[in-house]
Amino acid sequence: MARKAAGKPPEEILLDWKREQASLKARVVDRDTEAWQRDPAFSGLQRVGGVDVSFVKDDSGSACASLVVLSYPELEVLFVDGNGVLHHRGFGVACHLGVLTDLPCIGVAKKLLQVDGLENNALHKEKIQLLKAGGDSFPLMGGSGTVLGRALRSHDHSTKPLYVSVGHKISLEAAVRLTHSCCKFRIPEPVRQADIRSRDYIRRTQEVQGVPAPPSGRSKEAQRPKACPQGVSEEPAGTSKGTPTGGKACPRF
DNA sequence: CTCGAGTAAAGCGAGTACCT
DNA sequence: AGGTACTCGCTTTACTCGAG
Repeated sequence: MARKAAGKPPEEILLDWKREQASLKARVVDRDTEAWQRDPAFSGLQRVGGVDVSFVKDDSGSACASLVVLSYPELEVLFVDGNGVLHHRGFGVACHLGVLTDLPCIGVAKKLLQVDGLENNALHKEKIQLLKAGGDSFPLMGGSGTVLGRALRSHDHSTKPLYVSVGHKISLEAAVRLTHSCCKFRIPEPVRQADIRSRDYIRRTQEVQGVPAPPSGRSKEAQRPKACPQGVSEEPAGTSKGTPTGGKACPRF
């Protein structure tokens, strides 16, 4: 998780990142800014991006940031594997990328980040049980009384919800609707493709470098390409040395 | 200040379902 | 029927906090 910064001790790097987070946080926009976001069918939206960061084993200073751009059946928006305002400092990776790119950004997490009083307790599990069909969701109200995100059942056949939060320039309501509309499986297709491709890139890179690749029994190389958003335009950003939250040297868009 | 316990998140792999 | 891909739960790892 650490950036190989020029001779700086890790604590100082961490402080730098926190300062950067605090300054960028003021620039987060948590309302709809595009016309397509207010359209029930998202018409006008043409491209959906998915971002995922995979880390290289035995090399804490390197990571592979993967950006996948899918054409949307009818904006330009980024799905990020991680949280937006649902974060310890209210500024997760989705906010960070959104502010830096000035694109509408949605944070999609697979597990509940237990912040501001949010807990994966019995009550929470009970609410999950009440999500009967794909598209059903409930608000994630923090102890401070603010709604930090929504738990969304993304798929009829999935029992575990996704945790959707505002990253930048989109309302929570539109973020949840769009996330659901991009889910062929539990994970939104752009994020799923970014995850698959970043892992694959690291695996291939390690093979080239002579590092024995892990057993590829579960290789996701040739996964079903029949995702609802069509036309995958892969953009393997390659290994980049940067802040995990998309700092100055982060993914090249 | 150091060490250990507790907690949360990420990674891995088994089981299962679907497709050819 | 065999291969491929997805979900979910267990394990591992990292981090935080409190006690000595």
